Amino acid sequence: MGKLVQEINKRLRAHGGRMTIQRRLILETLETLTNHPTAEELFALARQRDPALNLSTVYRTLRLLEQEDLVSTRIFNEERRQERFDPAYPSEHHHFMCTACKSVIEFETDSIGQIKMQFERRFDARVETGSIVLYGLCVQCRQEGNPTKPGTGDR
Amino acid sequence: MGKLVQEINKRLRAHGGRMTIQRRLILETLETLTNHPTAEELFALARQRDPALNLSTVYRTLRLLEQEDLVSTRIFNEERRQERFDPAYPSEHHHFMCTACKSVIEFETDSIGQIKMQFERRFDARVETGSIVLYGLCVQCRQEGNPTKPGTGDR
DNA sequence: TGATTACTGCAAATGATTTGCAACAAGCGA
DNA sequence: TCGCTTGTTGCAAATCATTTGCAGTAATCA
Repeated sequence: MGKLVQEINKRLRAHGGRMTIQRRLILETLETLTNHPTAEELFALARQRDPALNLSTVYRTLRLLEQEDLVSTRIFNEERRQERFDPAYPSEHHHFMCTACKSVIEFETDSIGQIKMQFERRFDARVETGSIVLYGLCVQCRQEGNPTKPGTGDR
Repeated sequence: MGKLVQEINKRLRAHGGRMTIQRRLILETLETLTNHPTAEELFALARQRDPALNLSTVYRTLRLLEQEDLVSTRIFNEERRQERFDPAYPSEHHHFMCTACKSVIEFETDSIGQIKMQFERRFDARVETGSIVLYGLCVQCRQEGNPTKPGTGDR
């Protein structure tokens, strides 16, 4: 049994919640993904194992995970207004999105700490969190000669 | 006459476009704002000068500006799925959003260059653009004793 | 001063996500 | 193991930001 399932099970128990077949399926599917799926993508995959599964249930489960701080959500500038769900939370990491294939790569850096401090000093503000998003072409798409679409990056 | 109006006028001319009363009003209103307004916010302000103005027209004008690379759009994690329009483009800058009052502060840093290069080397990718977003409390909200809402930052 | 056609306002459409509700089914206690 | 309670699901309809089709309006050019 995966970590997510275990963790959610524990938390559900604490509040009188229930571990349903659908929830287990969605969590297990999510755990197989290293990418940052959209709700639709996750739904499509999970549905292969249970064709009766409903998109609402996927959203409800993702929101539950979000509440429990087990995933985070993010809208990349590359995409319209669609959320992507990040199961790697809460490890601090940043993102790169390929503007051609929309794949997401996570990376770490400690530069952000300094940037935060600089900002706090300069604006007398309190910075809680911060994230970096890079846009460009991943190895594969670069090799396939995908042009860098002008005007599509994070501007 | 503001810079935006002038610039758009020039580009319209080149494609047989027209400078209308509505466009001028929207551009002039946008120029008075240092903040990153939503379409609704800009609409509300512009409407004070022309109550017949329509929200569609605001959107269409903003998209025109976007196409012409005179504003950029961004969805902050703090907000649902609502775009904010950034007239400071194309100067390279980054953002801080106050989680309490939703105000946006722009700032510059050169750290991003190194981060891009590090990433390119490590993943053999091509990075075109990159942006940093910080979340926290601005001076005012911090002084008013606003608690840092847990679970609302950019996670 | 027209004539041409880009632009506007309106209402309806779109797309992602949310929600109300009746039927269903976990998980508890007997 | 069997009910019961009530949390959860599937469905359809609602919501919210944004977009689009269309008929009427108005910039701009000759």
